Amino acid sequence: MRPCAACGVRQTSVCGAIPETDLIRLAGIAIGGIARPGTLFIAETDPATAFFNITSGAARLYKLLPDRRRQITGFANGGSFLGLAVSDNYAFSAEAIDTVRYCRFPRARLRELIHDFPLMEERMLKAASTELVAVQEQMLLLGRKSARERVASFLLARSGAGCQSPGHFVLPMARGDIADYLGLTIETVVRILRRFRTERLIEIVNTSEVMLRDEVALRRLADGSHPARG
Amino acid sequence: MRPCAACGVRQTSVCGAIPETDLIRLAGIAIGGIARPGTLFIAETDPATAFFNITSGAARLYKLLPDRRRQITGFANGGSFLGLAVSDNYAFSAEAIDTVRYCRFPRARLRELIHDFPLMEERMLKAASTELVAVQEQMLLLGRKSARERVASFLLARSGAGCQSPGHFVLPMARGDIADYLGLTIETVVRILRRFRTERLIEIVNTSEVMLRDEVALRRLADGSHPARG
DNA sequence: CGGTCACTTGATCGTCTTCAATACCAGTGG
DNA sequence: CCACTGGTATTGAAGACGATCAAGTGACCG
Repeated sequence: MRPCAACGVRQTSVCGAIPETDLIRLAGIAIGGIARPGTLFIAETDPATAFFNITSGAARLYKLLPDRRRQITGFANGGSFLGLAVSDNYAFSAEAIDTVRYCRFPRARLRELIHDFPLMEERMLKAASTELVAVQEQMLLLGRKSARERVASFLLARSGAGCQSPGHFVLPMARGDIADYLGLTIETVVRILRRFRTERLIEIVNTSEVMLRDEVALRRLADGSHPARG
Repeated sequence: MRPCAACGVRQTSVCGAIPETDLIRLAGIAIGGIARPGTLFIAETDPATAFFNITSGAARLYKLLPDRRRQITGFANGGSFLGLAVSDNYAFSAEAIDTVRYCRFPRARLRELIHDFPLMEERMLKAASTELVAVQEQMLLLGRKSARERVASFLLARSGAGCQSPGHFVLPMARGDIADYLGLTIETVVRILRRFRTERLIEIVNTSEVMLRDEVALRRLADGSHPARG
């Protein structure tokens, strides 16, 4: 395992609360791990014995119904902090999309660390708040937006981070993931993307690469302030 | 304002982290308030200058789209802690359903208190985690459950707290609130409730009072493990 | 090349929404 | 006591949106 001092996401993650001089303690309880593409590394049914910090890669977080219907509740990437649970088990499953590297912190030992570095709890609370706000926005999307509005919202949200040129970005997740994130079917997602292309709202460079062509129109659509074609 | 020592929800709320001997400090920064039925007491557009603790009554928390479509993200009642935000503004609006009494804590002053009583931050984190888990469950409902499954899930969730006799409880919120919480229309909620009644799954005592008659069947339905009629 | 898997496209179907009345209930004033 | 009124709830009929079902395409890889 690489030492925490060399961790690329330390400053942006909850670990940033630990001063440089105490990184040795952090490293002492962090257990590095790796999950190959498609691999489950948190299972909804597992006892919630640890917290996770993603250091690189992208993961999908989801809940399942008994008949395999799936709702993706979010995507995690470098810097994401996972594992907040309230019962004895995790509330969701996590699967690697590409290769995911993470640090695993046993709950009890992290608790000791939090005790010594209250700043860490502050960061965890901040992370939870951020997540809560994002998830509330997603509830608005799932409960009240049309399919077109959902896809538009998704594209705009994705265009924020990790752009190459402005409005040009990669979707690491498959169509099925997007569908299960937006509460739609694969076919509907595909059809709407194609429609956006013919309407000159976006450019589909290839299956996993998109370029926004009319961000203003997409924004109107995503916010639901579109007159017709809601 | 009544003193914190007499507060009925103190132990169950974040304020429970403050020892009896320091309640005077807590009372010093808490500003009591009251919201009449139907009144807005947190607006999504307002700068997030304070946290709220509901001491009695029930409130709906929601987000709006420009064309007035509404998604209720949750209901708050005695002991609920509100106001976690990440940007300068609140992430949602809050409206009283019946008469709501609350305590308002200016952000800066609460921060001082948290500094002196780290247990308070722990409680806030716990509250945020609980909320996060509930909201993820709701995303599964909104994204992947059928209308029948949604209503069944809602009834079961409501039957947990505040029952008179087992499975017999009051819905303080109107049909429109239920619809906007479940991502459905009023008509659909009404139709499904009536259908549940004719199927002997529930009893509708009156508009706002329900009695579960076949909790097992409802549970099967809510979890999506129903063979037909998903 | 043959196989697999994800993506794409088309045709049909069903669930829930929308639109439109109507019923109900509490509060008000005649 | 009983119209009257505003709001919520309920019920019915028609329609739309997205799902489902079914092929077909393309890329990657053995």
